[in-house]
Amino acid sequence: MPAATTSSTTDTNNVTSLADRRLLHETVIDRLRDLIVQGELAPETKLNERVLAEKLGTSRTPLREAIKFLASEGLVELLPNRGAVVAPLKPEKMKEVFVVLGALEALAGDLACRNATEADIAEIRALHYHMLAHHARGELAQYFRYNQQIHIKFMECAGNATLTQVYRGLNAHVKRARYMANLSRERWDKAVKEHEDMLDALVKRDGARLQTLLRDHLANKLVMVMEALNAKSAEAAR
Amino acid sequence: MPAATTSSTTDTNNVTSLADRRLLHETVIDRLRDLIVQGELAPETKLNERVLAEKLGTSRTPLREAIKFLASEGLVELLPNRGAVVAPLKPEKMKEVFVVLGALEALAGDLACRNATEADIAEIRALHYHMLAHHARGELAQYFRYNQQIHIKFMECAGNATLTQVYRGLNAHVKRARYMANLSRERWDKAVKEHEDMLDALVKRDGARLQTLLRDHLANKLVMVMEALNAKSAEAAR
DNA sequence: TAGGCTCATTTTGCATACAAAAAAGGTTTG
DNA sequence: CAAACCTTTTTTGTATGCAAAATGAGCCTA
Repeated sequence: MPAATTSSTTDTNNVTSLADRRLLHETVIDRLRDLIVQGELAPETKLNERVLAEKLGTSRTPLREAIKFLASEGLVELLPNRGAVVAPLKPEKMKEVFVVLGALEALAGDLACRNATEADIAEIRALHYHMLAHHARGELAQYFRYNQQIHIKFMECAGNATLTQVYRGLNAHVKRARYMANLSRERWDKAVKEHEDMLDALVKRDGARLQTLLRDHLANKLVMVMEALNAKSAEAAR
Repeated sequence: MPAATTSSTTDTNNVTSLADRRLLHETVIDRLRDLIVQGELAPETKLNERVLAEKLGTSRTPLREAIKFLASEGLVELLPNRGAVVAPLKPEKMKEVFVVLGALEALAGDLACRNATEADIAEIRALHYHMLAHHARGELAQYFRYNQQIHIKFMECAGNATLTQVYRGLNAHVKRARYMANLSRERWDKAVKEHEDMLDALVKRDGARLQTLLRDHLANKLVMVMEALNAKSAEAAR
């Protein structure tokens, strides 16, 4: 029996293909979020509905729904009668986000030390070694990927889905900045060392120490991000 | 010159009137959120687009955009090809939210002790006395109103707009539950006493004590909400 | 009578149409 | 030459149209 593909236009950029049960506007949300987080749509870029809809292979209706969704996440800003722009990436905002993330990660670390199963810890350890491997090879993008996964896994170990959701939302803002970061080898090594310590604290179920480590780790990350932002704005001023 | 009202249908429930520069879908977002938070649209109610659009005096398009926005806030859930429902109000979810709120309020309390101006504190004191007045008269709704304002003001004193925004989002969930609460006089008196202590700690800029007080206050609030939820589910099971 | 089938109705999801607002461009005037 | 005005074009905001999916009502069958 041949695969009965749902009838659909065969546009170049069409998103739907093979038995795709997802809804178009949900796909658009994810694609648009990626475009923003990965910096393909730079901060303060105006979102032209006609152009974007075409680019994403849909009509304006699902696109507008996606824009509203992302506006609630704070990744885009709505300008009445003037559409929407990619949310600006201001140093001030970034500081705010890091303060909140600090509280959330500290909470997660504490909960994770109590709730993580041995299997959870084994999984984090595995991710950790993947990360080390990519660090050793100097593969920044891959490194970030596993780094992210470790932080998310920490969150999940806390066993609080609401916490994870809020974390993800705020973290999207940070990720945007990170894509510009030019991590120095020195900072990078330090970050890896911090991860070693964090894993150790989790293994020993030392919630208090883990909280401290997470706060320091975040503080260092903030410095990194601020440097990247400053470099970027200096570049823009040239 | 007579007020040149923008031409518009004169439906019964029409939202726009006199020089209203707000956009329809933004109005719809706020109205729909109120309906959900105040329980007029009960948890797990199916959102029929045609009916709701009519009720709000608009077409389905802005309504759908509003639904997507509120979905991101977590107040409604999207069911692919089956529309949307008001998010269920599960005790488990409520516990999660309170844990996160605890971390956020503690953070805010700490920051507020450092950053609040004397004018801020005066304003909180004023709100506090309003609250006391309504407590004395047994006016629950009004009491809640000022209670809310005090908590929001605390947040604002922390001087972190991102923190305030996240707080508001999570707090919306709690508010939903609170509208069912049947506060006993005993608990109510206790809550007021806690507020007295919180104000005192803020005046003395005792961040550590304020954090503890806020955590306890929230813990008590959680008990209240859980009782309300249990009472409601017991009622539903009858 | 319970279970399942078919067909009609409703509802959702997406595309398009249209009106109002904003932006762009050109012309005039100081 | 710049600023103010008017016109044209573009873009947004909302309503409506239409197809596909889901729902529900009969009807049949075991």
